[in-house]
Formats: sequence, C-alpha cells, structure tokens
Amino acid sequence: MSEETPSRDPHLQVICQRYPDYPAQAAAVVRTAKLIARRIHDRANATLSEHGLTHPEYNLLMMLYGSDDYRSTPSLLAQAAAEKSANITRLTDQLCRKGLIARSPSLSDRRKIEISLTPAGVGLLEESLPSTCSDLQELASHISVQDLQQLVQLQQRFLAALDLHPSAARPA
Amino acid sequence: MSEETPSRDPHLQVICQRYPDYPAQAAAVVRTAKLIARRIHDRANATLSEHGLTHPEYNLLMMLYGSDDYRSTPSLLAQAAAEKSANITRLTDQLCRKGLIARSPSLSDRRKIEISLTPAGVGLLEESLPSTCSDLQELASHISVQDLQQLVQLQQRFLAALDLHPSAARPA
DNA sequence: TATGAATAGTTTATTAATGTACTAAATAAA
DNA sequence: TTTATTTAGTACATTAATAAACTATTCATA
Repeated sequence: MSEETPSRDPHLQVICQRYPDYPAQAAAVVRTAKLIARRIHDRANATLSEHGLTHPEYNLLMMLYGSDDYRSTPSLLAQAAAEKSANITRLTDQLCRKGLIARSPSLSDRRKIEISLTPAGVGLLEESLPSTCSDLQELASHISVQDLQQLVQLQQRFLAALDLHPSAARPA
Repeated sequence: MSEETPSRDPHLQVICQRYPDYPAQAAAVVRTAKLIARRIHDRANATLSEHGLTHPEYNLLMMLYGSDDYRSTPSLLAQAAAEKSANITRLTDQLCRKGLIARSPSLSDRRKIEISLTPAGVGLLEESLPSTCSDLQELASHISVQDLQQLVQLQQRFLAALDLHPSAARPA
C-alpha cells in the first residue's frame, strides 16, 4: 500500500501494516458506501413508518412514480431498486395487500406482469414526500450541488468498473 | 428541482417533473451507494464462499485483523462494521463455531466481552486475502488514486451530514 | 451512599432477504 | 419446424437481519 490511508478509519492503517498489498482506497469506498446505505435505510425506515411503509417498499413505489404511466415490471423494478426477483415478489405482495399497487398481465408478453401504482399508492407517496424530501434535502444542504454531482459521478465510475469486471469466482 | 438531473437514471427525471422539490442529487448519491454496497456484497460472497466465509463474517474478521492484538469488543465491531448488536451476536456465534474467533471476559469491565482472532482465523484471512484484494484492486485500477481519495472524502462529507442531522422522526 | 440512567451483550420472535427449483413463455439455434 | 436455451415471476426452504425485552454491570446524580 503505497498511497496514504484514508484518515477516518484507524483499522485500515493497521491492516495495511499487516498486509501491504491491501487496496485501502477501494476498501474505503466500499465501506463508506455501505455506511451511507445503512444509515439512510435506518433513517428512512423511521420516517416512513409514520406512513406505514418500509424503505424497500418506498423505493419500489418511487421507481413506479418515476415510470411512464406509473407502470413497470418486476424485472425492471428488481434492477432499478437493486433487489433480487424473489424479494420483489415479497415486496409487491405486501404493496398489493396494502392496495398501493396493482398487478395485471402484460398484453405483449405472457410471461410478464405489469405493476402499476394505484391512486391510493400515488396519494400515499405524495403524502410522504414532504417529510422524506425535506429530510434528504437537509442532508444535501451541507454539500454544494457541484460536489454532490461530482460524488455521484465518481460513484458511477466505480460502479462502471464492476460491470467491466465480472466476478472472478463462479457465476452466480 | 433546479439543478440538472443525474444522467444515468431516467426515473429521476420523471420524478422531478412530477414532484419538483425532489432532491435529486442527494437521492442519486443514496441510490448509487446502495447499488455499490449490494454489488460488492454479492461479488464478495461469491469469492469468499470458496473459503467458507460470508461477506459480513469477512468484514468482522477484517475489523479484528485491523485492531491491536487482533482484539475488540462486540460494540466496537458493531460500529465499525455497521451492524446491529443482535447481528454481531449471530455473526460472532458463527465465527466461534468455525473456530476463527474466541470470546473471553473483559478484565476491565464485566459487562464486556473481548473477541479476538484465533490463529486459524488469521490463517484463513491471510489465505483469502490474495483473491479478495486482487479482485478489489482490479476495480480500483480504473480510477486514479486521487479520484478514489476524492470519492471517499466526498462520501465522508455526506456521512458527516447524517451525524449533524439526527432523524426528524422519533429516535429508534 | 442510594437511586436512577445508561451501557453491554444475549435471547427471542419476527420480518427481511436469498438461493434454488419450478412452470410457462419467448427466443435462439439446428 | 423442432429442439435447445433463456427469460419472467413465483413458491419454498433457508439464512440474514432486526426490534424489543432482558439481566448484569457501570456510570451519573442526588
């Protein structure tokens, strides 16, 4: 490890002393991404519980909100929300039970299901958005728009590297 | 929403048309962090399964590897690895059963447990590190060290904002 | 010194998430 | 046209993760 260690994590310094080839910078990116995701998840769950939603449910609803005609398919949702297909089934079952989404057969491909927001789903989302957005906006207010944009851009470059390099182990 | 939408996600553009106050940049940060964390998790699980480890187990082992005397406590591990304490218990139970860590009572505080890597734990870690590190290094090779450092720094600024703003909802 | 509050870690029940197997349908190849 | 392969989504069993409750211990306050 020839470059400087990220300063916020004393563990990394010790690791690099013990294993000099440890890619500390990349490990720090990964670790911090996980911290962000976890912290936001907990925080969002607390806020959304007042509306009877969990964070993963909310994410699916938002993906539908951001789709043409509030409409999508389980596979597209799985991809967009970084969830496995079996979990999409579980989550959409829950949202169906809550009357927030509806399932219908696709007219163009009989394997496919179409999922759309119900009016109640749109209503609940728009009811929850003031608190959700102000919470997130509060966080964002400490960082300039340019810095946020740069952060996203750098994140996306890291993600792009994952696409270039399929896992060295057996395919899942 | 007055600034440009991150370009990689068409959902965000539609969301902002429907709800103009949506903080798109911050949402993009959050979403991309989750994508990174998920992708790395899946990728690491595939690599580590050859060594009989899961990604969360590996993370704990690495935290111990980066601690003085390979030694820590469940609470410190929970914090460092972004896991809840009940999950630390579950994970450390598993690692104990595998003989990779050992528990002992703390001499300074009877509430506390000390957890340390066993020689088998150190051995397994160092056996897994070549493939783990080369995998991660491969990803990192597409981004300059300066860019990685900047990415981490920006991530950490986002995290710092979370500390400044406790959740608006009831404390968990 | 006694009492109240906070901390540490585990247990337990519950929910969340995943891997695998499956059926039906679509697509690709022969 | 037939066969092989891939895709879509769900069922099911299993593992992963969590909230709440708990006991013991430590720390803070009166």
